[in-house]
Amino acid sequence: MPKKEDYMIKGLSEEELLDLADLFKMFADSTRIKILYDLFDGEKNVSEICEDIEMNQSAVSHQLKALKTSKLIKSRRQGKSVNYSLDDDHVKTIIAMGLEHIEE
Amino acid sequence: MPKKEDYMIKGLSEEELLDLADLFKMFADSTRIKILYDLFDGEKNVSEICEDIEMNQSAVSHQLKALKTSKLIKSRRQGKSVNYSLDDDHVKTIIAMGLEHIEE
DNA sequence: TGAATATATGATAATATATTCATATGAAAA
DNA sequence: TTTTCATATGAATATATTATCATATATTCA
Repeated sequence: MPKKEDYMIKGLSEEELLDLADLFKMFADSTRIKILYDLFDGEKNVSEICEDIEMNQSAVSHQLKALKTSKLIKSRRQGKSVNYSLDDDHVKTIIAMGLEHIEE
Repeated sequence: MPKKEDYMIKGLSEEELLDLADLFKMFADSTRIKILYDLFDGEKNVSEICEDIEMNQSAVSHQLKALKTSKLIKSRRQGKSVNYSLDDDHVKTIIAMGLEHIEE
């Protein structure tokens, strides 16, 4: 809900625009794209993701946290490991649109 | 076309993933989002865009160039001014998906 | 309880990015 | 052809971002 005093551009408040940019920042890094894309086929734990995308555990954990904060993925602990999965139906669509664009 | 020796993650080459991230970088800045969103209702020249989004001409021009390089917008000179417009059908979809996500 | 495994996190350093300022280019009008 | 208006661009600064390293936390198992 935008505040009345907000600068607005055609119905979108400054805050919404910043949120939107922040959301797309999550897709704007190849490590995070790899993680999201890796999760297309379902839940995976941190170690699996690290192997799949060939990045070290710390870097992956940092990015998983960012993605989770942005509510694009969710986590579920299972014993020693933590499983991550996509948490938004739009993720696949957004990436699919991006792919269509670059394939042109 | 991914090269055989490329590292691939489920059918996407490293290069494609980098291109994808670069594409989303275009949406990852509020100035550029404002510009794209401003162009939703059609062609506008640089001055109009500057007024609409309340940013100075130089900053806008720099970002217009980035957006054009990424093939998200196109330009057309008309006399002294230059008109910009969206150049990709996916832009609206991508932003729409982003908006749906943040409105949740 | 202590060791081993899996994941998270804080600090840092390297890199990337955006805005600003000054100026250049291009087109039209006087 | 000089001036004016519109846009583009290069350089510099300020800020943001990412990977790495070291270490902390959490869970299981011996």
